[in-house]
Parts: sequence; structure tokens; C-alpha cells
Amino acid sequence: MGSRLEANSSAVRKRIENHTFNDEEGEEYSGSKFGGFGDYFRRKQIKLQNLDAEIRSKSTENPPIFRGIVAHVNGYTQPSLNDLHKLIVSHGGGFLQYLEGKTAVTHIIASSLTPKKAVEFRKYRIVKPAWIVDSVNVGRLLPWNSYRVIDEGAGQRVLGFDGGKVVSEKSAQKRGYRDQTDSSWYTSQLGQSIPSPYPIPFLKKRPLSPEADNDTLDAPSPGHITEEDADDDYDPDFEVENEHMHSPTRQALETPPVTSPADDKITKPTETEHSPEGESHSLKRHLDDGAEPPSKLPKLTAEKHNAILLSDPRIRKSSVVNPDFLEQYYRESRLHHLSTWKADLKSELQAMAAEKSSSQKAKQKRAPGARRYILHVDFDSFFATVSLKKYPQYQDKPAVVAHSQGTGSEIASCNYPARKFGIKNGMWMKAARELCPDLKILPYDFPAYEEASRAFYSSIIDTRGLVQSVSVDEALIDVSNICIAEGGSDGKRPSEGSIYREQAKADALAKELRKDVKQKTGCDVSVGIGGNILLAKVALRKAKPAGQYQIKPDEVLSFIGELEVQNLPGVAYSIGGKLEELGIKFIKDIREVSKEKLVTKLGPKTGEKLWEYARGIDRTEVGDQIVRKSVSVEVNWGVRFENHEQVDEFIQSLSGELRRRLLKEGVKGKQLTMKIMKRSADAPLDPPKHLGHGKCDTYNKSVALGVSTNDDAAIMREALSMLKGFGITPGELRGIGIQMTKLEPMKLTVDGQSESSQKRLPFKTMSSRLKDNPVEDANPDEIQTPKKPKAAPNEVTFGSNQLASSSPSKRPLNTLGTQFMLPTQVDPKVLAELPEDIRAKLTKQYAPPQEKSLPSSPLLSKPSIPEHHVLNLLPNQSQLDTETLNALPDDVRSEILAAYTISPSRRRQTLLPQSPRKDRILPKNLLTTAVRPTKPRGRGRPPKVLDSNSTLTQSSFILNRPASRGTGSGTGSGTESDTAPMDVEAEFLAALPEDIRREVLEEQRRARLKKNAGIAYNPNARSTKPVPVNPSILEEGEPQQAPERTLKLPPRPPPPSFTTQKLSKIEDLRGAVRAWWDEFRTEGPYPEDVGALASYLKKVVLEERNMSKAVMVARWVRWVVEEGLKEAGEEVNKREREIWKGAVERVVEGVKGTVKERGLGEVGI
DNA sequence: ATCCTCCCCTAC
DNA sequence: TAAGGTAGGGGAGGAT
Ligand SMILES: Nc1ccn([C@H]2C[C@H](O)[C@@H](COP(=O)(O)OP(=O)(O)OP(=O)(O)O)O2)c(=O)n1
Ligand SMILES: [Mg+2]
Repeated sequence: MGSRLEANSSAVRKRIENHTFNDEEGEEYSGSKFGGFGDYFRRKQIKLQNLDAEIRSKSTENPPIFRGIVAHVNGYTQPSLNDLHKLIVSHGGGFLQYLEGKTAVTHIIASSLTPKKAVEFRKYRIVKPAWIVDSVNVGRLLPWNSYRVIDEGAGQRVLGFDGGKVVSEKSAQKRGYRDQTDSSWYTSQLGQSIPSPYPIPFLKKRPLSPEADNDTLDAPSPGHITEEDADDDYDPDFEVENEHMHSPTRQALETPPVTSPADDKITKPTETEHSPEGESHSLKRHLDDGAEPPSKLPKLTAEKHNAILLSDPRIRKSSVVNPDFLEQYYRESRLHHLSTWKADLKSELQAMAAEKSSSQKAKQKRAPGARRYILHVDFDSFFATVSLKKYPQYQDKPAVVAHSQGTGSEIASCNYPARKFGIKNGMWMKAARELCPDLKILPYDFPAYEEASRAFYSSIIDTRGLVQSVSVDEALIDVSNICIAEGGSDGKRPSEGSIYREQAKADALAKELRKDVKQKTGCDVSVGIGGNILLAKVALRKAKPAGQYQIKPDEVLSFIGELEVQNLPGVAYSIGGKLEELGIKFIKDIREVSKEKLVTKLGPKTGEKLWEYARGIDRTEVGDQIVRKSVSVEVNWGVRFENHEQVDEFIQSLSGELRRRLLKEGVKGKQLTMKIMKRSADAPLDPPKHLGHGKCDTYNKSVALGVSTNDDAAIMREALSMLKGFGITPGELRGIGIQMTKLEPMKLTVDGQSESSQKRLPFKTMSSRLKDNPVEDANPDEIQTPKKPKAAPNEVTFGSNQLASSSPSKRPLNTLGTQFMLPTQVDPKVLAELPEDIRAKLTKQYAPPQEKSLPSSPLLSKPSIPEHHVLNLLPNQSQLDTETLNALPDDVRSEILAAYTISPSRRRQTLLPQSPRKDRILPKNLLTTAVRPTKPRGRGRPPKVLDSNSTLTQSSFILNRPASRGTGSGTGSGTESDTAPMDVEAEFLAALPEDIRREVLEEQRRARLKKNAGIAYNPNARSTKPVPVNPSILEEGEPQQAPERTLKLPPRPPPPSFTTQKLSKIEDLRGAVRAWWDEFRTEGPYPEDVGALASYLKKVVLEERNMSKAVMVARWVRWVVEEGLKEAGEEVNKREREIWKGAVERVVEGVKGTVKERGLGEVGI
């Protein structure tokens, strides 16, 4: 858990300290190429100091009261380090992030000091933050003497200004929180937002938030953990260095007065953020315009704010800009661990279950109507208990597991003594401390949790029951068979004696299990026993801690009736709220409401489920096999970017991580979704939680990749393009996630090579797939994953020993035919739907191909490719082999198999909602960028105060293109004509067989409708601004209670947006082409692939009679290759470049020729 | 009706 | 300081 000290950069520090503010000449901004942390960091510091200089020079209206002073901030302060920094610099002072030796630093600002620090800083003047604040306030430098920080322990010694000697001083003054806060009213206001200018006088007028006072009061009370007794046993590494330092920084106060709704859009459109040059310029500009009154700090962009924040090496280190962030973060993230463990357990147990069932399918089945006995086993305060093993002295004291003692630290687990104070898992430290100042804080010990879990599960498995994991510390065991056997009946008929014996057996099993686990781990687990999963869970509540409880059939209703609905699984804040609206608070209240009413309010499934739950009914079985449907990676903490490069870099690591996980699961995916959290306009730049995301709006987009992939480069490309599509300034990003869905099992070559390492490309596959006719094409290569739905599991055969090759080749051609039949949009339309970056590029002029010779005999064409034979491999998650599979009950088997299949219905793909303007250039932060807002659905608990949540829905339908281009309501059958291809399209249409033409037209109509619908709405759509998925909420806060929701809709008007667009199957082709390029980029295309594509396209024109599509594909090929070559640069050798160009030529010319051949004239490609 | 997509919600 | 991840269920509403 360490990760404390970053001994690293001491060299860097040296560097910095020598770089005083008088000396900003040194190194200039350098192009931000990442060259390792140290180097990058070094440059960063210099950059910052230059920034400081500029701030200073532009703050001429502020009295330079701090001239000659060079400050350094230690520990937590109020105002924040960031704010102090700005204050000082804008008033003529210097600021250094580091100390280190004898340096330019003249004063250290701190609220208090540990004795240790006091010694370390003995050479400096140590003053309270109020010195700065007050000085600024009065417009002159106040004597620092009056603001000394006197450490209670060791007296403070201060060095004379000129240097060398140490004057020691002592003071009786008490250090403490008060010391730092009472200096100002101000503290509570400023802590949070940077952009809040420092019109001190202005702020002064503002009323103090009541919370501020509380805050002040709850201080680092003397009682909290880190006091003396804590020291002895604590892992020193864990012990926070500046114990008492944590000034309860102003927490969750109201939004600061002048916050920055502005800087959201303020980001100057044109200035490129990532250009260092641009940065400085823009800053200047900012300062210039902002002829703010003196004493006002220049408003900084979010990026600059972050730059200053990150100038603290420790903060930088724990933020996303650290190249090692992911590894570091995931190592410490409890939630990540929980998720990972859960997934791993699930696959292990499922594998085990599969194995078992295949070997002895015997006892598997349970009689349908038989009584059930389910055990729900769960560690008592898992993390806390395990961690406490190393701190036995706190056993009986309120203790929690958390990373830190700061107010924003989350409590992962609290022991029962702590619960007596009302502390709960997931609560923030601030709230916990208010409830119990004396909390002991324990460090995490993930390896220990794993170990305990292992022991726990081994005991559980020993019960010989049917096991289903719930989480690391929790499992369900169906022991019905065991109990019923013990009872000696068939388990169905009510035989008193049998039932008694069954129940006794269940109790005995539980007891033994508890004992077993206790003996193995030293920890208590509790067991809930009931006739179904619901009851077992409910019983568990009563069992805790360190106990067990069995709910008997006759007490079910009375037992659960008195519990509040939140005790039901699946009922929490939102659904609980809806129930409340129905006048339901307790479970028994549910019984007073008709099922119908529940269904109306909650939906069919949920409504019925609750209706049943209320009556103790739950038919869910233990051990259902579940097939993974998605793989995702996301980070919503530590996200603070200074520029686009960092974003790119981070997306790259996320992509790499996603790829790793896809490989681990043995799957690839066809759809990529990106989730973004952006700081809400009314949220402070610095949220209450350290590096937390704060109140945010979220945005999602997804792309159909056309071809399943696990390639990180492709993932990154798509992710970045989606991200750009949002048009969000890097500095405003607070969370980023990517998710792969529409998974397919990865293929393996015969020799076990994974497909990704294999040479052969999607192309061949594609061509054969597209190719056609079902009949002839029994292509063995054909490895496409089963596309069929549950319909024919038989089609999927699991080959010799566990591996299987599906045989989609026999798919009724029709499906495919149809698939490629839809001409979909015409070129321009497609263009409009393309990912932004692509579109941008597309609109550029193509560099005419240099030449077109096609080396016909590339040495490359070595038949190197292993065998084309591939096999299907199930995701390792469910290690089912043939045997296993066959042993499964039919329904289960088909379900599993179905999970690997793809819905048959031809469906449109969702394309990224794109911004309307086709000719957009892509200044990423161009404000005019419109992002389609996903529809906010009025769900969940309505905003507290505002009663009308009805209007919400509106903001969703917005249009996406400037009205100018509005689709006349008219038929506009010609619709998207615009360009040349149109003629082709029309003609093409005319040539279609009637039925197909109808389909085509229908498709177009649909597309049109969609667009129109989009346009219909918000008329004032001109300004475009991304609209969050859910404009409300996403505040931080403990889930304990209502997650704060914003009470009102964001002030912003519903911006124009896009309607999702169906891209039609051309998408598949595009994806395949792209994959082709990606895979063979450096190696050059294989002639046979080129040939396959060319001849396929020829068929498209001649047989499918879809010239439009062929043309589009050809253009796509040209674009992908040409742009790709440009970007690849040296990476692709001359020879291969030529081959690629030749390939393009061959494809393009092939299509042209064919079109002509059909008498359709010339087309431009 | 039923499917599909895009979310919200919940759980640990 | 702090490590706010991740997957599945399912509702809303449009398309079929
Ligand atoms: N918000 C949460 C909830 C749980 N956990 C982790 C820590 C818990 O120890 C573990 C198990 O969660 P439980 O819900 O089982 O809670 P406990 O085991 O801590 O307590 P108990 O089961 O006794 O109620 O998951 C977490 O990190 N954050
Ligand atoms: Mg537990």
C-alpha cells in the first residue's frame, strides 16, 4: 500500500530550485514529446515557472507585495496550494514546488507542522497561509512574524533572512486547525475553485457557509487515529507523513461564488491547447482581456489550472499524466480489485462446475418442486477484519480500512464497533470522522484479502454444495441435495420429520463452515439460510456478525415484512425512491400494492420481482452460468490533463489495458463504447475529493467496428476519435472509460497461435463471407463466430477436444445478401457519419497516388501463413469443453451457445453521433462542436427540489446539423444528393430489382426520419455544445444517502445534436478494410487478398448491383491506405508502400471498370 | 409483440 | 492528499 514517497525526482528538484523566477530563460518550452517521466517533468517545471512569470507580468495591477519572496507550500492548506500559488505569483512573489537544500525559498507556508517537518524545515520561515491572504487583502506585505507557525512539539527555529544562522524560537502557541482557519472566512470559500478569482474584498462579503463552521469544528481532532498509539504498530509506510496536517479542507461546500461555468467555454477555440506556444499566448491574451480589477487573479483555463495542480510532483505522480498511472492506480484501487476478483472467481467456479458436471452429471439435477436450502455466506466486515489481524490492538475499537485519513478518503470497510457510530462502508472519511473522531484507520492489504478469500472458498467448495460466487468475501451455496438426502424424503412432500432434519442439516453445514473458515482464516463469516436466494440473503443480515440464521418457511412473511425495502436486493436509492412514492417503506407495504401498480411504476421485470420478493418468492437458481458480455476499462479518479498529448497517451494505455483484458478473456469485440466524465460547468475545478471527479456530466458514444477486434491500435484510434467528437477540453476531463461489447470468442490457429499473432487477415475471411453464396461456399476457413441466435446451437460444433469451429459458412446466404444489399447512405452521408477525425481527413485533398505499379510478386506472399485453419475457443472464462457442454442440460447448453452467437436480425449499427458540419476542421476544443447528447431519461429519483423532471426529456432531441442544411421536410427522395455519387445512386436504384429497391428506399426513409426527428426539436440549435448524457447528477458523495443530484437542469439550452445514425452494413466492410490495413500495414497486402476484394467488389456491382456500395468501399480503401501511409511514415518501407498503392489502384480501377462495364459511366473514386 | 440501442441502476 | 471499477439487469422508447 505504500506508494507514498516518490523518492524519484530529486534530480529534478535540484533543477527546479535553481530555476528561480528570475531565471526563466533557461529552457524554452519544448515540444511536448514524452520522454520519460523525469525528463518530461523537468520540462514541465520549467514551463510552469515561465507560466508564473507571465502571470506575474500580467498581473501588474496587483501590488507586487510579495516581491523578493519565494514561497513553498507544505502539506494541506487553506486556501489550497494552488490558490496560494496563484495569489503569490500574481502579487509579485515567487513560488517553488520544492525545497531541497539551501534555496531560493524564503518562506514556507503551512498550516501546521509535524515535529519531523519542523526539523526538516528548520532553516525556513514557516508561516501560516493567512499571511498571504491577509497581505493580499490589505494590499501590502504584513509582517510574517505574526503568522508564524509554531510547532508545539519541537520549537520552531527560523533562519535569518540572509541566511545561515538559525534562530531558534519557541512558542507556546498552539498549533492546530484553528490556527490556519481562523485567519479567514475565506478559507471556506476558496478551497475549492481555482478560477474563482480572488477578489478578496468581494469574497469577504459573501456569507459563510454554515458547513464551513462545522468543518472548522470537526478538525483534526486530537482523537483521530494517527495519534500516538497508532504509531507503534502501523506500517510506517502507511502512516501518513504529516499526520495532523490534514486540515479538513473545506469540503463539499456550496459552489464557490464566481466559479467557472465560464471556463468551460472559455477555452479559446482556436488556440491549440497542446501547443506550448499557444499556451503562453493564450495566457497572455487572457490576462490582457481580463482587465480585471487588481487583486484579481487571472482566470486560467482548465488546462492551466491542472498544470499548476500537477506541478506538485506527488500529485502529478498520482494523476493520469504519470505514465505508470494505470498500474499504480489499479494496484491501489479496491474497487478494481473487487471487480477483478469477482470475475476471476466466476470463471474459476464456472470452470469447476463444468468439470464436475461433465464427470459426474449425477447429482446435478434437483427435483423441480423440491424444497431448497440456500446458504449465503459472507465475511463480516471483510477488509476490516482481515486488516485488523495485523493490528489486534484495535480489534474492539472503531476501525476502518482506507487509504488515507483525508476527508475525501473512502472507507472500504468498517468493523462492527465502528458501525455502532453509524459508519458505513463506502462512506467518506469526513463523514465518518464526524460520527466518530476516534477512528482507527487501517491500511489495505490486498494480498491478505485474497488469501483469506482463497481459504474461504476452499471451505465452501468442501461443502459439496452447488456454489456461486458473489464476490471475494461472499458466496451462495445450494445445499438442497445434501439436506434433503439427510432428511430422507423426496424433498417435496411436507414431512415434518424430514423437514426438521433438513433444516438441522442446513444449520449444521453452516456451523461447520463457519468454524472451518474461522480456523483457516481467523475471521468470522456469517451464514444466512433460506429456501431461496432472497431469503438466504435476508437471513444473512440477521445472522451478522459472527452468526448464522435460518429463515423457516413459516416465518418468512413476518420476518421480511418488517424490513425496509432497501433490504431487498436491487433496491437502493432510486428504486427505493419510487417505492416511497407509492407509499411503500417496508417490505410488507409492497404487499398492499397491486402487482400492476408496481409494474407500472417500476417496469415489468422489476415490478413483478418486487411483488414476489415481498412474498418471499425468488426462483433464481444458484450457479447459473453466465457468459461475459462486455469488457471494459475505466478511470474516474486522478484524471487531470494539461494537454491533448497526455490525453492521447492515456487513451493509449487504456486501450492497451483493454486489449490485455480481451486477450485474457479470449474474446474480441465488435462495438466500442466510450464513456466520458466532464466537469460540470457549475462544479469547482477542485472537487472535494482529492483528484476525484467531482460533479460531472457524462457522455457516451459508441462505434460499430464492423469486425471484431482486440487490437489496441484500433481501439485507441476509435476511442480518440470518439473523444474528439465530444469536443471537450482536456482540462475538463474527469473520467474516461472504454468498453468492448458484442464479443466473440477469439480464434486460435491449429498450432494454438492466437489469431492476433497470426498473419492471415480478416480479409480473406471477409471476402469469403461476403462472397457469397451459401451453397458453394463451404469454406473451411470460414471461422466467423456463430451468428445464429439461439436457434441452432447445433450449428456450433465443438471440435475435437474442446475446441470448436463454428460453421457459419452454412448461413443462409440471404442474411448476408441482405446485409450488403442495403446501399445505405450515399457517400456524403456516410461521410457525415464518420468519426470526426476521419471525416476531417477525408475532407482534405487526397494526395494523388504517386504511382500505380503493382509488383505482382511480392516476396511477401510467402505462404507463410500457417494454416488457415482456425478453431473456435471459448472465452477462457467459461472453460467448457465438449464433454462439459454436452453434459449440460439442454436449455443451459443452448443458452451458453447462444451467448456466443449473434443476433440474426440484420441490424443497423450505431454510429458515432457526429457533429454536423462536414467540413469541420478539428480544433478539438472548438466550441461549436456539437455532440449529440444522449437522451436523458427521466429515471430514478427525481431531483429533490425541482418537481418537474418532465422537461428533461427534451434536451435529447436535438438536431444535429445546422438548420441551414435542414432536411426539408419534403420528400427529398433524392435526399442527400449533393454530390456526384448521387447520379450513380439514382441510377443504381432504378436498376435494382423491385424488392430490393423497396428495401433500399425504406432504409433511406428511415434515415431521413431520424434526421428529421433530430431537427425537429430545439430550434435555437445553432450553438453546439456537447450535451451530457445525463445533465443532472454525478455529484460525488457517499452513496449512503441520496447521491446529490443537481436540482435543476443545466442552464444551458438544449444544443443541437445528432441522432444516432445507422450506418448500414457498409460499416462491416469498412471495418474489415481497416483491419486489413492495420494488420498488414508494414508487411504489405497479399495479392490474393487484394484480388479477393477486387473481385468481391466486382460482384457487388454486377450481381448485387450495388454500385454505390462498391464505390464507397473503394473510396474507403483508398482513403485508409493513403492516409495510413502518410501517417505511417518511415514505418512502411518503400516497397510495401508501392504494393499498397498498387492494391488501391487495383481495387479502384476494378470498380471503375466494372461500373463502366455495366454501362453506368465514369465514377470518381 | 419483439427487438435493439442507450442509458440508469445496483452490487461488491 | 488518494487510488470513485466493472458487469449485468432491465427500463424507455424507437424500429421492425
Ligand atoms: N462500498 C464498498 C463496499 C464494499 N467494499 C469492499 C470492502 C468490504 O469489506 C468488502 C465486502 O463487502 P461487504 O458488503 O460484504 O461488507 P463487509 O464485508 O465489509 O461487511 P459485512 O459483510 O459484515 O456487512 O467489499 C468496498 O470496498 N466498498
Ligand atoms: Mg462481507
